[in-house]
Amino acid sequence: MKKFYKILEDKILNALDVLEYKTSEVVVNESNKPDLGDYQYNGAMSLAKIYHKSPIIIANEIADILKKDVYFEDVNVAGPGFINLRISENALIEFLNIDDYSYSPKDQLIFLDYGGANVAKSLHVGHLRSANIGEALKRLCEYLGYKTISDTHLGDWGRPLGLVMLELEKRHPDWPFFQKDYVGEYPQVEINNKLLEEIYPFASNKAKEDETYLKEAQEMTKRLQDNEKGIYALWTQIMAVSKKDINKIYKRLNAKFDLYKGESDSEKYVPEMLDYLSKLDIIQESEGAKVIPVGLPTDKLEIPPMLLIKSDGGILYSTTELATIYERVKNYNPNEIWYITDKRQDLHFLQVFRAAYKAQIVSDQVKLVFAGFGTMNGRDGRPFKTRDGGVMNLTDLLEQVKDECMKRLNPNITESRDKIAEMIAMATVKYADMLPRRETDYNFDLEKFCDLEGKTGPYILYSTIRMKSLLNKAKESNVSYHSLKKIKGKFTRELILDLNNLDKVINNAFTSKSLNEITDYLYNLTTCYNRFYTENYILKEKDEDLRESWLYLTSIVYKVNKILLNILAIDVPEKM
RNA sequence: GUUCUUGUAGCUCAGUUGGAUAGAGCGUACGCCUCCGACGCGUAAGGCCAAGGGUUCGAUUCCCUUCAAGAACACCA
Repeated sequence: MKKFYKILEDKILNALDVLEYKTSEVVVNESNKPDLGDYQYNGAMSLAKIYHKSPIIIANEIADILKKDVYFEDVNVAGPGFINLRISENALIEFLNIDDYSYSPKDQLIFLDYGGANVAKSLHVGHLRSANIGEALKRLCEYLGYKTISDTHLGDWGRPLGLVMLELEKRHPDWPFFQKDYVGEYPQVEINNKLLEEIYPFASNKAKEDETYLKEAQEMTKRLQDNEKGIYALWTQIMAVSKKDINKIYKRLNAKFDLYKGESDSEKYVPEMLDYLSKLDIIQESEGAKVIPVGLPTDKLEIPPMLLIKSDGGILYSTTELATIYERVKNYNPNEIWYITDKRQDLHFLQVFRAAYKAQIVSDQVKLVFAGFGTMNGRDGRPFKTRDGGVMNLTDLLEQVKDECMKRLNPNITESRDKIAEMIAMATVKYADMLPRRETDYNFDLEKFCDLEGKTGPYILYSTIRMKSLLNKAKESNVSYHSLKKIKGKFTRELILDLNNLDKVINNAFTSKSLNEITDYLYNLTTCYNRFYTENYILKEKDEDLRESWLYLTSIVYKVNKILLNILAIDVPEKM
């Protein structure tokens, strides 16, 4: 990948070297005074503090060196010591014509954990973010050259399943799954997703009111964890039904996982892990439970120990989570593991991570990263009570958005209308979901997702398709374009400057593990292009060099848009 | 209660080595299709960056206090 800022920063570093100023890093930014320059360097002010010199003198010293460089058309010093840089036209043209938009492969493996659907519960709107952000981060890593493995880590174990199966037992006490001494084949029973959706909230609510019911559910959970034959057979059937439904939605959202493992898979590693842990002398007894203390003297808030085994002998979320790390290290040996879940799980993961490092389940070189995202709240600004149901089903949301898109779909399009509406709908939902920063809390607002104008998915799609259409027209009339030959017009220059930001944006997104920089950049670049497009009648231009330059520029913007949309896992239809 | 997060335009949100005149979308008010796709483009109004203090050449940004909202805080996941 070509790096524009690196060129500028190297030039400044070089100047600082000549002047014998030492600084750890040089940062050049886009100018916020475009009338004075394209880029600015503000470091003279901080150097002034270190060297006890006037910032203007330092800025002028640096500027005097840069002025000799033909790369710059103008270098000036303003205010207390801002250095403004205006890039020469030749340098801009030369850089744009470098065709290098890929990163070289890296040897590191990043393991991503996202999705996090729960078996026996339909996906609701709260599950949207994990799938969208997770998938996009995975693609971002891959684009940057990292190896990746993604695992959706299904919630397929523990009490929710105990609750569902207990309720099934109440309704069908005759089913042989529940008889401990049953011999022979287990029958295939009628379970469908609709039933599961009804049963879970019912059982969950009942357990809250009815203590004996809760106790029974805990027992059922224990029976599952003990791998009781019949219970396990029933569990397998529930899994099959539920998984099918879950995958249907993930497919719509373009979320593809390398592994569809779950807590049940990690659970198999629990005995092995416990055996390993027991040799380390880090497990302690506390109120009948077994725990790993993870508090540190420097903690401001007392971090409770990680619970490993309950007083009744059962295991917990944190236990399987730790076992999951154990399993992943053993089988895949990743350099980093990223968790993309609701940020309220912060403390839980902090405990698990500390325990993992403490027990050396992972070496200190492996980075365990919690990339929590903002909580999806209801209209009232309160978090959804996900376990009580009553939250909008994700399929319903997607269908509503799709209906809106269908209504507005160009009537001239006669073929594949359903498919196109689907693509626009997914773009709408995904773009809206990744527009705010990852950590920002979210009020679920159907209108927001259905908004098809302004800073939205459809805007980006429409503009991108229009670029492609223009390029196709050029091709039809045998107009070729191979490079940028000259720059004319204000918008052309702006567009080129905007394109120079690509590498920076990609890397910032990677560092912050947030996609908002990418959605934002996509919007800026597209808007900039649309202004350029409105201003210039590209195909009608008589100056052939200019026409070629404009077409080439169009092809680059189109290419960049496609790259970024692909990172966001948004597909672009041919027409809309 | 303790700890953490947040508070920026009517609404939804961007804004990190501390930098010049604080940005965008929606909404509002006006414009622009005889021409490459108008789901497009332009112009305008809209702000005590929660409040107060501090650090310094300079603060939406860093520190302190207050107010307001939210979250987490062992046998749920």
